[in-house]
Order: sequence, then structure tokens, then C-alpha cells
Amino acid sequence: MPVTLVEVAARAGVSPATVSRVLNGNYPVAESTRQRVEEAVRELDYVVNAHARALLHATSGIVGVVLNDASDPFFAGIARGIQGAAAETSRLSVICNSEGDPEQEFAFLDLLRGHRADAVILVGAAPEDEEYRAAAIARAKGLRSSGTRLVLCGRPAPGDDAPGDVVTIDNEGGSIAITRHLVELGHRRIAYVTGPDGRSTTTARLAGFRAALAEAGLAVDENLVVHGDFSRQAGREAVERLLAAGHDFTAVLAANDLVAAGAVSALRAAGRSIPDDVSVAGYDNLPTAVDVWPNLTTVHVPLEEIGRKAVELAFGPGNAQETTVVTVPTELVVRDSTAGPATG
Amino acid sequence: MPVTLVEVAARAGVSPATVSRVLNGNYPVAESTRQRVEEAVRELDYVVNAHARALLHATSGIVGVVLNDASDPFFAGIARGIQGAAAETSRLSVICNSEGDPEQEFAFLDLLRGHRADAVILVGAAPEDEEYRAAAIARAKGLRSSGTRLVLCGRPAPGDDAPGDVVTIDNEGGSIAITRHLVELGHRRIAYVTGPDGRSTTTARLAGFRAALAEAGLAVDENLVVHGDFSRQAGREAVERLLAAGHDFTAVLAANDLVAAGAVSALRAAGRSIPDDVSVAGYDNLPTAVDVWPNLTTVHVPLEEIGRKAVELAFGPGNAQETTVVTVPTELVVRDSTAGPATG
DNA sequence: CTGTTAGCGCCTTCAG
DNA sequence: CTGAAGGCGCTAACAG
Repeated sequence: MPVTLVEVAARAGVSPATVSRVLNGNYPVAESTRQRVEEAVRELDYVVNAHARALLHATSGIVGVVLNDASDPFFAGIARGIQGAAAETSRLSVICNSEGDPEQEFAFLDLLRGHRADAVILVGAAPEDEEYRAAAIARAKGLRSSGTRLVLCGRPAPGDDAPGDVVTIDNEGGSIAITRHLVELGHRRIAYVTGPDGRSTTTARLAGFRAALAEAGLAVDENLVVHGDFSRQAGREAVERLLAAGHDFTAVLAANDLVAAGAVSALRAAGRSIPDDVSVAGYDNLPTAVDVWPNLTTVHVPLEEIGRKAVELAFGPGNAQETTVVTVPTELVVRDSTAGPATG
Repeated sequence: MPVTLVEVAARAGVSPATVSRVLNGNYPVAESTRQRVEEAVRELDYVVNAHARALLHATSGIVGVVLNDASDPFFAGIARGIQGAAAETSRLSVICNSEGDPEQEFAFLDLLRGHRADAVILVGAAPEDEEYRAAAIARAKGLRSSGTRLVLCGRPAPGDDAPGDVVTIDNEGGSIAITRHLVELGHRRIAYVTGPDGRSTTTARLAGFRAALAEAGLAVDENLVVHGDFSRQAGREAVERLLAAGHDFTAVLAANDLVAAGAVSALRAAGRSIPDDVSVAGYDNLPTAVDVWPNLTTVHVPLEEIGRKAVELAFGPGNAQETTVVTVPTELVVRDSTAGPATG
């Protein structure tokens, strides 16, 4: 049904080859011919068929972004950076929500491979089990053999031999910084509401927490370490459980700002004032961190920059076999939700 | 570079057609042959070329989503609904951020047309000027002539003759409801921080505000109507300006929850307590509405449902010339940020 | 049940 | 500078 190049050629009274040359502009065409063709294009409202073109070039101009959930501000921030950078190379970004389900993730990877994506950027923490790792490596190899570049974003490489560049976040460093901040304020009993178990991000942030406490000569009370996912609700429920169990703590460190926001509601509902009774700290410095009252102390993660970096790696010069690993730094942001513990 | 169907055929010792039949499964093939083919596919790690396929079918299995900014929770919510519904019809969603720039929006529309998208869903308020309208209608016709379905989401149809189904939000109704709520609480001097000027959503919500006040026999003080965009910062700045100008008001109605969150910070910074000194109400019932303290009274907009509806319309039976318009209802959600004005 | 043939829409030689 | 021809990878007839 759509207009084809042949029809344009007929209308302009030239051969299809000439139309193609005008369209691509990379070949000499007489000015008068060009004008006639351009007019025909306009009159017929012709748009080239991207598939026919992709079939010839074995490339598609699309960048696949596979992430858990684009409505989560963490992923949204990275996706935003990717889109911006991809658009600058005039490529279309395709965002795919895997809902954190490895099966869906792999399905999207195959789909994207079928579409001959120029690059696929896989965003977010990875499951840490062996089976997943093996499958991920296989997928990575498959993508490369199809000529699709792969960049991992916010997760470590699945293995040394796996192809694909990597943009990781200094999660452990940020976690150390914010834990130190609490310790320096005088907190000794700090609750930690982590992300989902067995995910690389969770592990790294938790490791930072433990490292900072160890450094200060403080023991970790395992009763105060609660698992959840990266949602408000998880934060709320975790703190409710902690409170119900009668555990004693003067600060809550959360896996991210959403969790922290949930923690804040739970504490407030229990009549604890923040930061006077309990300090709360988040992670990621999501936009909502300043909606929460008091504004959250958190760790800034340069989300958009991470996305841009990923695109840079995908299409940068290091187009070869080597895999580049970039680690973006994080930075402590002190706001109003943390203070010294109540004396006594 | 990628493996082709012909190579698979050679490996399995059959003809390309047979491989195709195995792959598509819609044609009888001997069990033994099928197994040999499947093995070859596995060994070679073959994935069909989606472009070659699309070239035959004149369809691509992709749904284009064009919106201002996927990291904005309003758009993220709708996009989420679209993705879910599109996935159920095993179609890939392509999200494109236009940054609210009509030119980019049109560029994406053309791009998507070139990719022979099965449908394009255009999300968000539209500029209200004539020039844009004309261009939008032209694009809509172009898409239809290429066999791409168009659905408008959160905006009215550009014209009676423009093709494309529409999912609109009852913005005016929601605005009336929340304004009435404030009036019933006893507020008489209500500030309104609107969205960007000349956008359909802004106009509808403002109209609702005016209608509800008129209904109550109240005059609108134009000094209290301030324009901004749909951001926290706009909310903060608008309220700062209102305060600086010494205007007197007992409630702030915001264009959306982000703006309301900004308004809350500005008020708090000025030492006003909410809702005791000033009531604040938002719109959209974004996730962050419950991060703000006090939790925001707002108007619920069923974002995901809107997205799902849009996909339904795109691929539903009403596949014909007619354009369907669906208006989704909104609902008042009363939380803690609104109360009666301080007496005196 | 399986192979052969033609062609989707475009671009890229190769001639003219 | 322009046209004709072949083929990218796949599938839908048409034979067998």
C-alpha cells in the first residue's frame, strides 16, 4: 500500500536508480533531474522503506535498550541519556521492559538481534546465578556474531571471555561514603534495607555498607539487614517489620531513594520524627529525593551520563574485540534527612 | 555476517523453503526433517532477519510511542501500559522522546513510518496553534496511507477529518472535582499553577478550574493564575513569585503532582505549614504523590489503562476508516494536603 | 511432504 | 550523468 521508489521514479520520469541517488545524495545527479524527483517525492509523500534498506546494509539504525521497567526513575534516567546520545548519531532507540524476568530479557535480545540492531544496551543489575551467567554469555556471543554491539550498563561483565563493553557504577564506593557519613554523625545501630537478593547491585551496595562498618570497627547486626526490592512499598514494609520486631536503630540506610521514601512514611506513621529520632539515607539521587520531606541525603549516580557513555562505547572507535570497562563515580549528597542520633 | 536461512538449509540438507516452514510452523513438515532443521538452527545459532520478513509482509511488529519524555512519570505510566499491551500481541514497542519539540515529533513519525510500524501512538498534550494542527493532520494521513494505525493519547483529535483513534483524559472533569473539593472545604482564594501555555491539557484543566469557581459564584483572580511547565521547579518558582508579590491565598491547585511537590517545598521554605496554613492539591496521582509530605490530594488518572486502551484501539476490530474516541474518567483522591482554611 | 521459482523495495555494480 | 540488471534474506505460490 505505501508508495514505493518505483512509483516515484515513474512519476518523475526517471529510473529507480536515479531516485535512489537523489535520496541518498551521495552521487552526482543533474540539478533539473533532482528537482523533478524531489517534487515527485513530495507529491507522493514518499518515505523510504527502512526494511528494504536494512536488508541491503545489514544494519538498521536502531539501538535496543533492555531494562527492567522504564517507569522506574533509575532506568528512566539512564534511558534518557541513551536516547539523547543515540539520536545524535541519528539512531532510533527501542526500549524494552523485561520486568526483571531473565526469560523476557533474552526474548528481547533475540528479537533485537533479528532486527539487526546496531547495538543493544542491557541496563540494570543482573541475577548472580551460574545458569543465568552462562545464558547471558551465549546471548552476548550470538549478538556479536550478528554484528550487533553489546554494552552492559550498571552490571558487571558476565565473564572474562564474554564480548561487550561495560559501564558500571561505583556502587560499593558510594555505599561506603554514605555509611561513613552516618557513622561520623555518631550512628552505631544502622538498619539496612537492601535490594532484591542475588542481584549484582544489591551485593555491591551491601558490601560497601559492611566494609564501612568494619572500617569503623562496628559489627553488623544481621537483624537490621532486611531484604526488599527497589520500591517504596518494600521500604515501608521493611521498616514496619523492623519496628514491629522491636529492633533498636538510629538510622536507616536504604537500597535506593524509593525505598528510603517508603521508610520515611513508615517511620512517620510510627510517630518517629526524621532526622531527630531516626536518620534516613537513600541512594541514586532520584528526582523524588527532594519531594520527600525532609529532603533525602543520598548518593548521586549520574544516570544520564551513564546512558551517554554506553552509547559512546557502543559506537566509539574501540569497535574491536577488546572490551572496555568504564566505572562511573558516585558522590555523597548530604541533605536534611540525616543528623546525629538523639543523645541518650 | 549473520547466519542466513540458506546456510541453515545447507547444514540440514534441505531446501530453504523447508527451513522456513519449520520456523513458521504453519505448514506440515515430517518430524525427522523438522528435527534436523531445528538442530541446525541451534548449532548455527540462527535468528531470522526481521527486515527480510517485514519486507514481505509490509508489517514490522513494532509499535511506535512518541512522547515528550519517558522519564516523566506521567508519560512513563502510559508507556508502561502500552508496552504491556503491545507485548501481549507480541509486538515490540519503540519509545521516542520528542522533548516536546514538534519538529522532533514529526521526525520520529516519519522514521516510524519508514519502519512500517504497525501503529504509532502519540502521547501527550498538543500545541494548539493552527500551523501545528495542519502539519499533524498531514502526518496522520501519511501514516494511514502507509498502513500504519495512529492513536492519539491524552490529546484531542487535530481535526474532524484527521484519521486516527483517540484516547482522551477527562481533564476538565477532574479539575472541576478537585476545585469543588477545595471550595467545599471553604477556600475562596485559590492560586492555580498551570501547565505550559497553549497546550491542550493545560487549557482543559484550567477550564475545569474556572468552571468550578464560576459554579460556586466565585470570581477568578487572574493574579493568582500562574503559568509554568509540568515540573517541580515550575511549581516552586510559581509559588515563590506569588509569595513575593504578597498575594493572599489559602490553597494552591497545581497542574500536576510534580508542580504540587514544588509548591510544597516553596511553601515550606517560606514557613507555611500544609495544610494548616495553605492547602495544596495536585493532579495525575503520580507515584511521587505519596512521597510528598503531607501526602497529596490529587486527581487520579489511570495512566496504564490509557496506554492499554490505546493499543486496543490500534489493533482492535474497528480497524476501519472511522475514528473512535474514548474518554477515560478521572477520580478525586483526597489525602492529607488539603483541609479547611485557617479561620480568621 | 518437499523443492523450485519468483519477488517484496531498495541499492550497487556495470554499461552506456 | 543516467539506465538496466542483479541480489540482500525470506516466504508464498506452484510443482512434483
